[in-house]
This record gives sequence, C-alpha cells and structure tokens, in this order.
Amino acid sequence: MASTIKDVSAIAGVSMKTVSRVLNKERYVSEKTRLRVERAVAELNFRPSVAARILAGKRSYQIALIYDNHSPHYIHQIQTGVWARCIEEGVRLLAQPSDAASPILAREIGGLIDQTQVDGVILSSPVTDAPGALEELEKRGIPYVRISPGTDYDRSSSVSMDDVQAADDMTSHLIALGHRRIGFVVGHANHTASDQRLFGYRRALDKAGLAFEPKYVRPGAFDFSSGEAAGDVLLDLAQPPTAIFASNDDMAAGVLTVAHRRGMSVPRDLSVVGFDDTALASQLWPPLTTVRQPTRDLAYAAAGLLFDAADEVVHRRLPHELVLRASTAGPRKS
Amino acid sequence: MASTIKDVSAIAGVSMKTVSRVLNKERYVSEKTRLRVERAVAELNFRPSVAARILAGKRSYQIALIYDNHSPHYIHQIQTGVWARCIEEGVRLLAQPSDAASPILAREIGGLIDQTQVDGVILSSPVTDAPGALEELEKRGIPYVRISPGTDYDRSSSVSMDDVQAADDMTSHLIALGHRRIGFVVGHANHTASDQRLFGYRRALDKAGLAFEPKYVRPGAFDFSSGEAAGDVLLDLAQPPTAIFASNDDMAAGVLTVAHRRGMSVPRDLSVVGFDDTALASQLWPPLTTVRQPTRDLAYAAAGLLFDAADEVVHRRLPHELVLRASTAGPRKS
DNA sequence: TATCAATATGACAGCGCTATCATATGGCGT
DNA sequence: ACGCCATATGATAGCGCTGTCATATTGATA
Repeated sequence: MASTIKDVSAIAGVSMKTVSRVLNKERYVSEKTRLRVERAVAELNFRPSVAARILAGKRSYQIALIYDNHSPHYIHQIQTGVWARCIEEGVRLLAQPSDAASPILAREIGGLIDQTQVDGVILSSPVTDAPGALEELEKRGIPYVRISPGTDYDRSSSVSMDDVQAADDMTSHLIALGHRRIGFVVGHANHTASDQRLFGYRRALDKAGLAFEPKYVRPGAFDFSSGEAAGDVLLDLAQPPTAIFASNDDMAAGVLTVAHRRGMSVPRDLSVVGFDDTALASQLWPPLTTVRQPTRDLAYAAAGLLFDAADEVVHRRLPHELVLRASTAGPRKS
Repeated sequence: MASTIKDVSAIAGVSMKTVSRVLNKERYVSEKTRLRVERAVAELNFRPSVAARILAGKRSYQIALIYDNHSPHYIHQIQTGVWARCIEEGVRLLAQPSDAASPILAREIGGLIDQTQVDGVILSSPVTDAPGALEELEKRGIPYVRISPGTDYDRSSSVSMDDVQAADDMTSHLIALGHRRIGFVVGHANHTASDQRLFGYRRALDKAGLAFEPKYVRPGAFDFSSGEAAGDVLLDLAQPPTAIFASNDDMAAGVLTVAHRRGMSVPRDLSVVGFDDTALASQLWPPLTTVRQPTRDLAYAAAGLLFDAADEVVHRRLPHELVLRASTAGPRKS
C-alpha cells in the first residue's frame, strides 16, 4: 500500500540516498534533481516512515509535551499552541499526561524517551519544577523547554509571563477602584505561579501603603470547590473584603457562586476577579474581570524555542493583559 | 544510554529471539527462561524501541485518536478515557486534532497512518461521520472504533449514548414540572447528535400531547454565543417559553447570561437546562440541570473495543443520567 | 593546463527489532 | 525401539530509512 523511498527513487531515476537528501532538505542537491524527486514524491503521495527514520537516523521528528494540570481549558490551549508550531515544522507531537508529584515520573519520562526517541520535550507547569524530570532529561541530553517554570530559572530555555506584575496590576486596579479590603485566594501549592501571584498582590498593597492582612488570604487549589470554600470563609469575616481576587478563573467562579448563594449582588456588594481568562470567565454571570494569560502563545513560543535555539538558553516573556468585565466596580458607600 | 534486546539476551544467556518472545508474550517459552529474561529486563530497565518494533513487525503498539470538537471539556474527557485504557494495554496514544469538514481530512489520515503505522484509530464525533475518513481507513484495512457516530451505524464498532432518549427524558422532566412552552436550542449542524436531541425533544412533546411549535426551536452551534443569540430571540417572543432546553451546557450558559442580563431570575422566571454535564454546568449560577453524558467512559470503552474485538462489529451503549440542579422549577403561576 | 575546493551523486552497511525457518528436546502411543 | 507431535530455542534475513565514505563533475585559481 504505502510506497517507499525505493519506489520514489525508481520513478525519479536517482539513488535512494538522493531522495533522502531531498526529503531532509540537505545541501548539495541540484535544482533539477530536486524537482524530479519532488514530482515523484507527489505522484506516489509518498510519506516517509517515521519508524525507519528514527531507526536509521539521529532525528525522530517527534517531540513530547508533558503536562499535569487539572484545568482542561489550560491544557487545551497548551496543546493547541504547541500543535500549531509542530505542524509548521512537520514534526509529530506526543501528548503525555503525567503526575508531577509521582515518584516514578522520571522513570516514565525515561521510558518515553527510550521508546519513542523524541527529539525534544516541552514541559508545562508544574512538571517544569519536578527535579527528577529535569535530571532525567539532562542525563539523556534531550533538549527541553519549559512553559512557566517556577524554579531553576536558568537551567533551561523557557517561556513565561510575569505573574508577579500581573497580580500587582490587578490588585492595583482594585485599589484604584477604591477597594481597601481585598481578599486573595491562593493557587495550588504545587504551582510556583501561586507564590508569584500572591507576591504581586502583596507588592501592590505595599506600594499603595495598605497593610497586608493575613486573614484576607486563603489557600486554594485552582479548582472550583476550593474557591467556594475560600469565599465562604472570607465573607464570614466580621469585616469582609469588598473585593476578592482569586488566583484563577475556576476559583473565582466558586467565589461568585458563594456570593450568589448569599444573595449578594456582584459587583454591587462584592467585586470578584480571576486570573487566566479562560472561556469560563466570559460565560459566567457577571462576566469576570480577569488577567488574560497568553497560554496558547506561550505554548507556540515554547515549541519555537525548541526548534530554533536548541543550544543556548533563551527566555521569552510574553505580555499579559487586564480584561475588564462586569464583575468589578467601586465598593459600596457604607 | 538505552539498552537493547542484545544486551538483555547477553545477561539472560538466551537468544535475542527468546527475549522478543517474552516481550510479546508469545507461547512456547518455559517458565524458567521467562523469569530469567524478565529479571534481565528489570535490571537494565529495558524498554524496546517502538521504532524498531514497527519496522520489523506488524504491530506498532500505537493507536491514534482523531477529534474535532470545540469543547475543551469534551476533548479532555475523551483523551483521558482513551488514555487510561491505553496505559492498561501498554499502547501509546497519538492525539490528532483535525477538521472534520476539511477536504484534505482523508489525506491527513492517510499520511498519519503511512508515517506512524498505527494499529488502530479511534474517531470521535463529528469526524465519525466524515465519509472520506472512513473510506481511507477501510482502504488501508485499519481497524477503527467510533465514539457517538451519527451515520452508517453498522459500518464499524462504536460506543454511544442514547441521545434521543436523553433529550426525551429531559423534556419529559420539564413537562412534568408543569412547563407547556419549552424552547429548544439545537446543536451544531455538523453533529448528528444535534438532530437526535431535537428528535427526542419532539418525541416527548408528542407523547405528552403538546403541539410542536417551530418558533420555539432555534439553531445553535454548541458555543456560548449561539446560546446567547438563541436565548434573546426566544425571550423576545410575545409568548416566551417558560423553560429553555439547550443542546449543550455552553449554550445553556449563554441562555443563562441573557436571562441575567434581562433581570430575570432563574429558575423563578425561567427554567434553563443543558446537556453533557461538563464542569461548566456546576460552576454556573444557578448550577445547571443537565444530562450527564458519560464521555470519559465512552472513550474508555471505545479503546477497549479496539483492543478486544478487532474483527467483529460491536456496539456498546452506555447509560445517561439526568442531573437535577437548581436551574429548574415549575413555571410561575400567571 | 594543472590543481583544488565546492558541488553533486551513489554504494553499502546497519539502526533494533521480528518473521521465518531450522533445530533440539521430551513424552506418548504402538 | 520407533515415530510423531507439542514444546522450546536459536540462526539469519530484512523491515525502510540515513550515515559514512567513495566517486564523479564542476568552476575558479595558479
């Protein structure tokens, strides 16, 4: 059924090696032969066998994307971005869910590499910060790029956004609206972004000369129900916050639900903001003011770094954006 | 770095072929040798090269999942389900986004197969109903299983839920609550499930002796904004519906937003229901009454069919479930 | 014209496995 | 004792490519 290089070389009237040269865009092929070969390839609708290429050559034309994230939206955007860049490069993508906290993560990654011989790996947060994983990749000399790493910044190329500045911007925006008691729901403890967003929140308070009140900060885990729990605690305070900043949209949705359940009107009685600008943010009522995290673009850029600058360590930082919607307003005069 | 069968055979003191036999669980290997080989494999942490296996053998230990769906939640569940089954089988999964309406879909699938030699393919709706794709797979003799196919039911094995019955159940539930004017938002025209859900709605009306009113049915596209548009039209009617059934949760979210925007209270002034029970459904306010579609289980079962019953055509139908939440109530007395 | 590097092409081995076929061993019936 | 089949193992070829090295064929330079 499927044709081989041999078939192509027969039709084009050249050696197999020359066909191989054309396929790999190597130098030293004359224009004339290249055209002949390309015509033969098109005629047979020939596709080289990835397996044979891996076995014979050094490249596999495959990269792996390793992720462990419980937000389907986030994963989807990451996949889409990396995918788009891979298509351009003619490289296949192996998507690999995993568990960043698993003790066998390194072994799994090792197995993946042994089995598939991927040319490179893209790590998305929080796998970016699993020491075992990084060691395994380095031991094998596999190039890798990290998306939003939290630790060992200079250990590999990476793409990221400025979480600290984004949280600072959002907090400053709330302060500018007149809020003085601002609640904060922290993200999952595994993710370094959680710390950074918390730090940005504190920095903004500090710049504005507002005191940091630990009671206004609640832990969360990036999921809806932890947002609900945190919202309940914050709104039960004697002096409840007039605005709540959740470290992602899912948790903000939880806060919103708690407010509705208590018969509060958002944003009249309470302003709520999120982080990420997932699809969820605009599908809630009221639509959520949030930080647009350029997830898809980060993923696209990460794949680009992997292909372009295999050797040197490069960091690319992409801009974020405040998305102002209807969930925020000034505090009620009281 | 990575070890080979040769290394294993040297340690175990047997031939390469015997090691291969153990790896492939072939017959005619004595217990004793099998243990020796397994110990050597463990010692070297040996993983056979997928590439070499593909090249030499008939199997590739890889399957592909082809999808084209704009709901990240749905994709995520499909991926997770198929993935889980693949892990059990020790098979690698290639996830392949695609465009069901693209004229080059068949060529893309052909290319994928030529390049990667996948052992089988899982098609998720609506790629399930792309004639070119099915022909390509059959031409190449690649086994495939479809998830929720809409056409050519007996053409391949498949897993599905009963969309007609589910929509009937939900509509009957609304009627039982006392609703007589029930709006319906149809799904994307590409998906056969859209027709089936509409038919279930009509069948329930019919059984209850209620007339089918075309003006209460609006087209949609499975996304939030088409839900908003449909909701606006329905609520602008002189005799607006007292309940709206959207063919998926995203569109129900759109209807909910329109209702909020008009200052209506859900479910007091309007009941709203969705379909799928994605995470979104429980994160909205009020939480959405919906049909739980067992997406993850469908995907898991689909992979199972691919591995188990490669030859015969088997259909597996999984049960759905009405999830009653706070977005429904009886109509207001008027 | 001779010389050399840059360009262009091909012959052939071998990547790490599995398929095929050959061979060896043991137990059972006659 | 002999054949015969089920069981158990190995030797060898080759899957479809690419790497290496050898071999033209140019054009520029001395």
